[in-house]
Amino acid sequence: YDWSRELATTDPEYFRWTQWIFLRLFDTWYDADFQWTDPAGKSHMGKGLPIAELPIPDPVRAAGSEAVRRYQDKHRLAYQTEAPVNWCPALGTVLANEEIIDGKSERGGHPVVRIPLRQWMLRITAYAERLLDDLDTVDWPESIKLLQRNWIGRSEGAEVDFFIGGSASSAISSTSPTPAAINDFQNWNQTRAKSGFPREAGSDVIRIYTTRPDTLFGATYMVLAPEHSFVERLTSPSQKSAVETYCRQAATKSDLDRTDLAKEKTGVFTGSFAINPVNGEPIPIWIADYVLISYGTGAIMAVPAHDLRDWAFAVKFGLRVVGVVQPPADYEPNQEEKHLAREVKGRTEWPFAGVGTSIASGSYNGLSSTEFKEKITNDLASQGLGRRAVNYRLRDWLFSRQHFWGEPFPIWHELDASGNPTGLLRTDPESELPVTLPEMRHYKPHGRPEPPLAEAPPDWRFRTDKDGTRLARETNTMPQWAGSCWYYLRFIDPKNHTAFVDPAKEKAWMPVDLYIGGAEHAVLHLLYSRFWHKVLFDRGHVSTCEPFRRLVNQGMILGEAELAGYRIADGNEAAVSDPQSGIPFISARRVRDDMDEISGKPVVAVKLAPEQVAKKGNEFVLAGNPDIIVESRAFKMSKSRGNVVNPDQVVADYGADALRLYEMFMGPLEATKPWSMSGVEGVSRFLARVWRMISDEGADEIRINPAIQDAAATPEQTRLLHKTIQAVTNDIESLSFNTAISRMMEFVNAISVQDPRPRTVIDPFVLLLAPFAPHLAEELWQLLGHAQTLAYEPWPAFDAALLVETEVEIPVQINGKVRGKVRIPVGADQEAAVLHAKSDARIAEQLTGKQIIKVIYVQNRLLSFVVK
RNA sequence: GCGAGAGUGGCGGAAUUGGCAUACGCGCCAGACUUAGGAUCUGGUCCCGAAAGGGUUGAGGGUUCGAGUCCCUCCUCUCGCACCA
Repeated sequence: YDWSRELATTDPEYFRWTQWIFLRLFDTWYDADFQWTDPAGKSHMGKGLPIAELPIPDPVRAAGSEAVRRYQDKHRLAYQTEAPVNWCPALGTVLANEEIIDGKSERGGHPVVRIPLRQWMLRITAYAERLLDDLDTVDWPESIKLLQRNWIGRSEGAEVDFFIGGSASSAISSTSPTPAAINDFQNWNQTRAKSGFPREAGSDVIRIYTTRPDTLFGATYMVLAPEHSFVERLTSPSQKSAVETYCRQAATKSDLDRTDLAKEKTGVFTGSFAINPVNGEPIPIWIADYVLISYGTGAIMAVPAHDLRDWAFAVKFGLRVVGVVQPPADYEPNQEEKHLAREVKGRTEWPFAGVGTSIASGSYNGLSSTEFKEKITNDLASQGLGRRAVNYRLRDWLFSRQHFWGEPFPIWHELDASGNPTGLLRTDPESELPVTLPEMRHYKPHGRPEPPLAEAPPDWRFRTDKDGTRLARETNTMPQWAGSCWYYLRFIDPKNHTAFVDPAKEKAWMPVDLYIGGAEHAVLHLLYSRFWHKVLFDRGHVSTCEPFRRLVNQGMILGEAELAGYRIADGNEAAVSDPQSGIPFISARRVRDDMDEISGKPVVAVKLAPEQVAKKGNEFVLAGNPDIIVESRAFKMSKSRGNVVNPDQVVADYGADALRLYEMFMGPLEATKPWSMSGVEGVSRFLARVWRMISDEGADEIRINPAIQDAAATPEQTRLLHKTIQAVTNDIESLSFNTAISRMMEFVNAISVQDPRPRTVIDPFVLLLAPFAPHLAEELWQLLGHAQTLAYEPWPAFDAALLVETEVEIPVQINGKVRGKVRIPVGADQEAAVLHAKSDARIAEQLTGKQIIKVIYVQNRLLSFVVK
């Protein structure tokens, strides 16, 4: 469903305010802790200072206004990045940035502007910590919170610098460093001890991130991601061609290939060495694509003895393994560790990734891993070699799309005299929003990497500002997330032309009390809207820190359950023919895991009729041949499977109330459930029964059933009504709509056969039905003679006093088995209950000649005898 | 591999949270009203058994007077993540 298209064509105001919010992101500085005050007056440490208040360091200020603007650009929440590679969805290929520039030819006679295809990013990582912490404050399913926590992926560890020498020429390039190199290292060490750990890693070190600083003594080599900026510098002449080949291969592999080949590690040696800061040992620097440029610093220290990936790599390339953590005495290697085991000199060795006691770690020997971590992190910090660090798996959010349908960015690129972009940006004044889409004949994706808007009419694309600067309009558009990120706010005040939402209305309605949505949005939509909401909150535009107080995931509706047998397309290899159909079926057992061929021959699913299938044990089999197992299950609705149910058709055939009621009746809200057309018929029959209960079916015109009378309700009717009100009320509260409906069915089954049917019982029932079948309920309400809509009627209340019964039937157990039931007065004590039970002939018989050892009595529930 | 959730009749599913397993609906069987029914109504429908009775919540074990529910082991399915240092 193309949400953006809908908005673009129906509500330009929505574009306007989405762009307005984008400008709030654009003007927000992200990068420093500062104190801020929430609307409630509470003070927090946080991020998100307006760009105008960004303190500019003196050297930057001295360099002039352009430098200040660049500095500000660098610290915005929304920024443009010149990604080294871009993935072009239309081409399905990876393109180097320069190719994209070249690909932008003089098409269509428009002026050629050499703007590289740059992508907009939103710095959601700046909010990682708050997005994580505030999960504790919302009432969401634990599973969704967990998904978000894993997605954000916070880990604690340390950053450590490994010395590589001050310049390319002095890089340490052998296992036994020259005296000059040793001297360099010692000087560096002393300088660091004085200067401390620098904020930015210099060119004389490789900075790594680790969660296990306690294994530093076991670091026997380092690995850089192929994209790491030091790769070229660190490559020795003899390794040059090998490294270049490897990096080119890594670059052309898509993410998918890289993870698909997960099992076998690949890599190449640079020819250079770094120095392990804790023991001064030179260790080789390798390049491997199992290290990702996007996580941490894009470089690792490898500890093969205590990291499974490093182990696999070291074993393959014959690198040194040094164990520095002693596992607990009773430790048994887990599956994966065992799987990686190898034989060394007749002994079996395996990696150990757990925590234990440190060995071979100098003065740290004997410490537990936890103590060690704490101590060495402090020690490294005091020596200026490392610092405590927190890392997130969450990455910045790629916020631009090369589609036509989407909100244009309210951004202009400044051009220099020859029409090239200077890299500086200008925003549209708020008063000139919205930036709308231009009229274009060809707006569909065209297979080239640049966005369709690159070929927009020149009057849309270009402009000369008042100060004479030539400007080119940004041609990317925003993704569909942009609108979905804040629609709940617009719903509060959809016609507002002066603000994205009226603050008073926002305060009155927010946060969203209950958000029902699919689990497929667990990490993307729900994280993105929380992020936007927090930015708006920090800027004082909304009053709550979190948008959705309570979240419930409704389950997916699958297609109608199907019975399917499988056959091999050509021939009947290993197949047993079904005597009924003559089809050479094979057992469904052999077709697991979406397998689509067996021994090179395609497998075809054959739909079966119910009478062709029989049940055998836990399995379904062919009626004609019980050896052939067939499948009985429901699948996701999909066009290709042809099992899509069109709700419009259901509404046309059974009505909107029946569709709605069936969806609520099929099962628990959160469960995945198969659709069933006969189930729709079932609830449709129920609605028809309700209609007949109240209307007079025999009459020609629609009129009230003569059984509906002003008579007084019997005590049974009253009790049933109040029990139903109670049950339905509670079930709605707990979102158990399926049981609420079954209670109403029971009510109708009982009342619809009675005559008279008192109005005092029927009226409240119609009100109970209203949320489930609003159209029918409204009709019935009118039929019952009410002039006003039922929408303003209060919800029926139940009277607890009326629910009390005088007698209750309880089961009587003897040695845990139900042997009979007795009716006793409500609230009877144990003595009375036992007396009642013993007067029951059947129970008395069971008890004769037995000795009662123990009596368990739960009031109004159960009586249980233990006898010998 | 890691993480989360779920296994109850022919099917979708109930079960006041440890107290009568299978409510309600579908399907099926029988009957009634009908020229007819894919309309409506009535009755039946977990399994074995003629009955009395016995058995049954994926499999096995445990706790308990009592387990669908709690604990342990295993099996199956669904969803999510997947070289995150």
